[in-house]
Amino acid sequence: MQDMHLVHHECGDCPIRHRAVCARCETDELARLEQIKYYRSYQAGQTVIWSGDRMDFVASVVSGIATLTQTLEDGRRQMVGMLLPSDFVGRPGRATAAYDVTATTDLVMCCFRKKPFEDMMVTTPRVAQRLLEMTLDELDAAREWMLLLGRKTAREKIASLLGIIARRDASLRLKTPKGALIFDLPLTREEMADYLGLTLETVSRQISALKRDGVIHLDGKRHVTIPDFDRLMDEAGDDSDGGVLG
Amino acid sequence: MQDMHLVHHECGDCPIRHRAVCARCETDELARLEQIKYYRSYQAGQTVIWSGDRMDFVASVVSGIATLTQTLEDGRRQMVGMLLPSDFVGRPGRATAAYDVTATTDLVMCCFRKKPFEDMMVTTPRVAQRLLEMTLDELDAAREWMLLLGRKTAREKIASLLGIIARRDASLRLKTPKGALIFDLPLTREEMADYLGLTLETVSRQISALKRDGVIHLDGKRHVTIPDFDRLMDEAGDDSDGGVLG
DNA sequence: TTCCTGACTTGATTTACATCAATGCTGTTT
DNA sequence: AAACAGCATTGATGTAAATCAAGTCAGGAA
Repeated sequence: MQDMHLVHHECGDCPIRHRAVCARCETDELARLEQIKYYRSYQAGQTVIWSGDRMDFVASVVSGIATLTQTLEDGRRQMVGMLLPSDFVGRPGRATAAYDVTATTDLVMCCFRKKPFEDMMVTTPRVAQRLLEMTLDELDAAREWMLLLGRKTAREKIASLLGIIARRDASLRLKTPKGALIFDLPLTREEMADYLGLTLETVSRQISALKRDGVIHLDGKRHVTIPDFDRLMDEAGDDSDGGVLG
Repeated sequence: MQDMHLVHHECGDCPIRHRAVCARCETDELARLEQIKYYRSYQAGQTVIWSGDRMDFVASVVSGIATLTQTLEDGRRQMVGMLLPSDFVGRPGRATAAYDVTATTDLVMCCFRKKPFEDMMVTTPRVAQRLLEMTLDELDAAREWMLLLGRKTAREKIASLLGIIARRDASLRLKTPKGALIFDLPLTREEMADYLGLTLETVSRQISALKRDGVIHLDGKRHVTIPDFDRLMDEAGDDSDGGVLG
């Protein structure tokens, strides 16, 4: 992976997404962040931090995927966040982690010690403003996710998740064979189940059903082809009228 | 209701919660907000705004309760937010509403025209910083809610919701008869169902079950007594170790 | 090659909740 | 006082997804 650290997203590579900090247009702010940054790497499956643990840094995903999960006493697990490159982890003003953070793929994060980062938020308003935008985006995503968890059927849940992954992948690759989307699932069946509030068996059955009905193709267990994205979206049950920015 | 507009929460009354704007300690900022504020009132049941509608203001709840809901094509509804006094509605930088906003009780909101408010966010970093804190709190609440929607049983969902309402009420009243909590449900059974991802019949049945088992008392349909809050929380199924700030 | 392991699939059965359908309350209208 | 409307309760039945239980399949180690 190229060095994605702290340069402008619209220039291709900024973990604190565009506008907050930019190597080209905000060199002074960048310089301040440079002084407190460091990297951490994790292998697929490793836990980054446990809920309740002391957390003396905030961070930004450079490459790979991390998940946030919550667990009930008896072990029931619910994923509550999926962090992709450029997403932010950690909360300024909080001393301990509120969720389990796990690397589901190999993961590189760019970390900032909390205290200096917080100081910088005060002296550099633009960082707080950018963080606000990102947090509002996450809140919207969380609310979309709540609709999925509370009201969608298993089939709709699977279709929605495939849509989310496909869209993200498309935005990374920017180029797709005519109409069809192709990608590898970055999650196991169990992780998908934790995302969707289902069991892994139900996930498996519904994927088989979508395959049987020609909505998706599967090559092996992970390699997915979506021949008709609109068809998939019909299966997702979402409100018809455009997106949030309609 | 007293005039709750734009003074310090810790002094009893601030719709943009404490620290951002305070009549006593931040008079200059207050003055700027004063110039662009106005009030709106709604009756219980009225819709404040529909998802997709143009929204040229942001606002803060002064009194009453508003809900945010999302709807699927076929009418399935999921509540995704419950706004209490001091909570913020609307998103700087977005032109249209992303959710249906409804007054579930009589409601008064303090509004700010979007453009001047956004200008002020740039010139007054403290407002953006405070908004960030509030949004992060909301995100945490949303994630807690996701765990509820995805993994809790109907009984646990009801117990959790009663706990949430009881806690909020306790924090408003600051005083409770020895041990027992007493409050009126601000939601209909159907609204509770939309909150919890259930049907109203299931809500009704589970409330009856909790009553039968002595976890709660009901006087009429809305007036609730919680004789033992810890007992209720056991029913909610949550992780044992303290709160987020443990 | 065989064995093993972890991820996945598929089948049989159970169950929690949804759905369909009365019926009961409480307050308001006339 | 009767009639009505809006909420809430309760019962009977149906069903989507969970649970329990075998398998299958691909990759890695011995």
